[in-house]
Amino acid sequence: MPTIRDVARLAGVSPATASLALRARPGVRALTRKLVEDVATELRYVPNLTGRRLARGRADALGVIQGLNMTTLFSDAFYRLVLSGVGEAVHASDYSLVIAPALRPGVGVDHLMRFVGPGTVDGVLIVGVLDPEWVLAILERGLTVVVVDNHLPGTKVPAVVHDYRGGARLVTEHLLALGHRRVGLVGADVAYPFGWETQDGYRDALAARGLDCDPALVRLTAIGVDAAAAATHGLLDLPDPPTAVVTVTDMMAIGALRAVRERGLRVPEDLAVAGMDDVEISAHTDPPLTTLRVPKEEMGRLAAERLMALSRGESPVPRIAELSGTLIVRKSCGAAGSDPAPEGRATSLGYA
Amino acid sequence: MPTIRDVARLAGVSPATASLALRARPGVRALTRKLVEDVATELRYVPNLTGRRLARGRADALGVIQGLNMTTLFSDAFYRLVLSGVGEAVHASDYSLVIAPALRPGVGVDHLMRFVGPGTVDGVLIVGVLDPEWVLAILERGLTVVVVDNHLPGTKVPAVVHDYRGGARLVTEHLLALGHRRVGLVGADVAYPFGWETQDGYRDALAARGLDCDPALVRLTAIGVDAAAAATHGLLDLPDPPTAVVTVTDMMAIGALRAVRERGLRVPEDLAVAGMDDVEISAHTDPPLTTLRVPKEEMGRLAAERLMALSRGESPVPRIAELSGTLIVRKSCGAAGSDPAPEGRATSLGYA
DNA sequence: AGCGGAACCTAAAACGTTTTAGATTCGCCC
DNA sequence: GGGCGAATCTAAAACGTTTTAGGTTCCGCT
Repeated sequence: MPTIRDVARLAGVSPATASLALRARPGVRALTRKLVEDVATELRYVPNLTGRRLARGRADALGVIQGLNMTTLFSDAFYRLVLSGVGEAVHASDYSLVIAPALRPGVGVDHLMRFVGPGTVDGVLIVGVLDPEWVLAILERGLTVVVVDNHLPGTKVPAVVHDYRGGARLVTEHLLALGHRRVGLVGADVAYPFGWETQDGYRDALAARGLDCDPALVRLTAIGVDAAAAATHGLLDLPDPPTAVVTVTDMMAIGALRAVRERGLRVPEDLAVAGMDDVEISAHTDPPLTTLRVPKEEMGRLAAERLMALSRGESPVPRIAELSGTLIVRKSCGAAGSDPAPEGRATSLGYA
Repeated sequence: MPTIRDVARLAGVSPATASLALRARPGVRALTRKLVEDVATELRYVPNLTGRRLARGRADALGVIQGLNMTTLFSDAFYRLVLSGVGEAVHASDYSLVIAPALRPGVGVDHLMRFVGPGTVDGVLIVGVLDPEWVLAILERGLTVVVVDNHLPGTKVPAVVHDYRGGARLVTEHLLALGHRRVGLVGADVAYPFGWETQDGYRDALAARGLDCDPALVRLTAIGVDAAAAATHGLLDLPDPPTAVVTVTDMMAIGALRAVRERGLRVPEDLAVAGMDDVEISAHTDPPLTTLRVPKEEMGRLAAERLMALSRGESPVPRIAELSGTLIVRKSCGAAGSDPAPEGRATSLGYA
């Protein structure tokens, strides 16, 4: 591999000049720069990022650590869209993106640091839920941290979160506005903010209408298709079953859809189903899901931008950025619902 | 940040010894090693990967370049599972994983090299379809390359591919074995191997039964839910419509499902639908999809392992590794079909 | 006591870049 | 032609690590 010294030698200048020239920095004559550039392309010179990082004392790279509340960052329908936003923002700023290993029993913070330690990376994005102790340990290793889709109350760790409470309220209100009076909740039985915020939002909506919350109508369950299907069956087994159900995840809504189907009932006639997230498949279920569109890519983008700013010494305010979702009305609740535009722009490119 | 010199100084040894000790290399007394280790943990020393990379002349890192036949690596239902396998293999070998920017009009090979150039990365994995010229240009920059889910005929570029021809044949044969005689194909209208291999497999199956291939029954279309739905409608509009259809992607099968629904018909009674890929959602459609399980994670894993081997100077044979999928029988073709085990192992971890 | 060799340790160079401080050249004006 | 300042260039140090070649210490043996 040619180095900058090779380029410099062939161009008849010093490495310092070559460096300046190739980065179009002032202080080098246009003629010289052209010369250096020509030699560089001739040699197919590619600057060695590692050398540059060492010299500059910064990596211009961000690490991503995946939380515990997902199977794998790549296989999670929700988080991969967050990651997509991260990638966009990171690359737009000419930063690199490095992915830390998936968390598993046996990997500790020090193991993580072998991949995304200081020097390798200017900071890390923690996507989803991570044990607060771990986050502290990461901070202690001298890394800048931003957390996405979770936050650590009582700490100063910057975060980008979604307003799940307001979102759940919005969805529930939609159902109430449609005339439903017995609305069930298939919630998440997890010990982090998402779990209780969605419940609170659901209750907020009921309270705003002066309705009591029937405890029999709220089922907390594991996040997953099967668990949600079971919970929905439970709801439908009730002597006085709900006419609508809010599910805190679209994959869980798919479970609810299945449960209704298994009983030979119909959505939305017999049970209206609303989800949250708006993942790709949500537009293609039968019937298409009415749901809350959580700005997943936007969250990732914002988090990455904040982390990069932080690593440059700026301090974005507020410390916690909260985004809100929008209601997407499709068919699963019976409301009219024109077909909403799909999320994001498709980047379709031809081949050859 | 403490450096190895700090550790060495406090431990009263030279940096060289500290380096040896921390990596548990021979030539240092157990007592000394313990001492150095203690100082290191005391100082929360984390070795600087950048320094190490420069010194060793290798990055112990792999880059991933995403092909043109996907919106974004992260948002593609199929490829993100490939990526998952890549991550697993890479991290199991203590390599780092860096993701190159998504391809868009305007980014060239040189732009890519700013993120995954030689020195930053020991090699790159090209996931999916990339213009052969680009691959050549990457090779010219001195990078080791392995291609996954595509291959470059006429070149020496190592690849890991799936036997789409055999897979399509398997699926079609399943339908034929079920007694269907008019089987349609909703194929991919793309100019890379996947497109024609699936068609060939479909024809192979027909030919093996001595059946003619009715050209009216094969529809080549864009890869996507809507296009597939339209193609299915086209098939059903035929005076002599098929009783079964093979769709070369599960997302396309979902489009077919929708088309059938839109006509008030039923799957599988009025039209049997079979897909290919087996992505997460395929088990949760109505009815659940009979499909070909392409070993996506395995492909990623294998490709990563080959790339790492290559970067260490080994040359795995054969140059092109071909994996085969397995038929997953669910309900969408009417066959009995016990519920097959889900793919992969769930890595469920508690919180705090 | 002297020798040989193993075991342990270290100095210094090397990796490829950027940056800093200083040197040289050039053009211009008096 | 001399002097000045700006423009252009360069030498050398620095970043944090590993490796190589060599140095020292220590032990056991004769």
